[in-house]
Amino acid sequence: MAIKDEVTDKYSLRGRVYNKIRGDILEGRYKNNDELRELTIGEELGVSRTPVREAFRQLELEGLIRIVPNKGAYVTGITAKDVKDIYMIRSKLEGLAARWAVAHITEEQMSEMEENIYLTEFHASKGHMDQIAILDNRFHEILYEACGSKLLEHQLREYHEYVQRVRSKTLSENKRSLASTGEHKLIMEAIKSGDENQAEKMANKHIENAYKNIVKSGLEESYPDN
Amino acid sequence: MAIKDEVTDKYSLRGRVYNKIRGDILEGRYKNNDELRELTIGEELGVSRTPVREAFRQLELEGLIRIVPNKGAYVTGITAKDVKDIYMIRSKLEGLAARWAVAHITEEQMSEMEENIYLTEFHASKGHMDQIAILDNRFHEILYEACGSKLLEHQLREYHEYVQRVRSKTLSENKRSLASTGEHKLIMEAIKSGDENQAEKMANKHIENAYKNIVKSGLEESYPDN
DNA sequence: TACGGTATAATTGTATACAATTATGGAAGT
DNA sequence: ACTTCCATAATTGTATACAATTATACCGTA
Repeated sequence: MAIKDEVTDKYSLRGRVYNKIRGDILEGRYKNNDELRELTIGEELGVSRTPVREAFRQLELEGLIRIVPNKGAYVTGITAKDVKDIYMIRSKLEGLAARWAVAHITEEQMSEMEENIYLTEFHASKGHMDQIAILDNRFHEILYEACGSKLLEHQLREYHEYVQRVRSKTLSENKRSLASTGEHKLIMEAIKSGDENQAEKMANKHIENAYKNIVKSGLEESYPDN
Repeated sequence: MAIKDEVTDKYSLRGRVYNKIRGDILEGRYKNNDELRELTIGEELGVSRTPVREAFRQLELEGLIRIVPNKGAYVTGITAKDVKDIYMIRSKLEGLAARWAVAHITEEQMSEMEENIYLTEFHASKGHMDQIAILDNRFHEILYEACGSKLLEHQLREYHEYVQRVRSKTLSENKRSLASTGEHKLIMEAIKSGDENQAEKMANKHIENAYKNIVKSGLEESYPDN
């Protein structure tokens, strides 16, 4: 099973509604327990209730909203506790991905991973923080693609998206971004040298460190809700 | 975020459609790439296309079907490779759950876990295989509930359901069910004694062993597809 | 026969209509 | 003022209608 490869066709009305609301929730533009009315959302986006309802059902399954039968849809959002849990889970799963990548990574993926790190070091020396953020995301994407499991790939991508907001904030701090690149390099080298145990361990630590840094720089600020 | 606590209200038409199709896929009553037509499914269940479409969208997000825009919905199902990936992932995540349970398990949950094991041993001595299967499922449920993370709880439950079909088959073999109960006991004792590292390790091993047993008893038979 | 093309049918995508449920507000009674 | 009740409005649940896209089948032509 794949667990949605490409979530949703972006060009259908439902796809647009889904992506819009999802983005609004993940970026924190809704508050927790905000009520979403089908007609209101539909009018805002210029569509009828039908595609809105379908988008709601998907968001419900994903856990981003809660639908109470015959009453309404309420934003669930992501709490500080959720972020913590996600990082702990990601630590384990990115470890698995790194381990599996040793056997499954292609030459092109390996090359892109190396290139990614050299490019990051270059932009770091120039202080291009926005480029660094893009490359950091891409590093993890490559790892997910290289692990050889559509299932794990999807799961990691989903978690990665869920904590995007807090990541983009802390990555913009120069100190952490340097350390992060160094950790990426260790993961890359372990994969390249074929050391599965080392690859897994380095990936575990990388995510743990990322979370420690988030806590240090004030998680509650980004996720003030319960 | 919770990622759907109770998936779907069972009493709405959409909920019934969703559960029906999901069950049919997980139990293997559809073949891979079977096409699902909205009108046909609707007629079979006596409902219109609307609730069927909403159910389809959820199943798509879950990855159990694939929707090609303007063409149709096709069953994705679960392959032998998926089962393998799920078990490796579950090994890590049940480990986390066991670790977290040490700090979060309530007295009632701890009691039920102990009782679960004694009951299982009793039924094992009597050869009540169906009771053992129920208790085995329940043991994992208790663990998920005790871990203190709705997010992890949901994720593990989902994976658990996805491999239900192959589990129910191998658990009915007396040999494995005995070993399985022994492993449950080790997990329970580690949690009770407050040893997080041991709890995690025993849970890791338990799932790994379960998978080894599945392979031994012929996984391909249950999942003959690609 | 084999190949295109076009009309027709079948299917999905979206909007609207109607039904059922829940929320709201105001009048009557205390 | 406070509560209870009921009528009305608002909202969700489902069915149907219409639009757009895709599949099918039949025909003519080489």
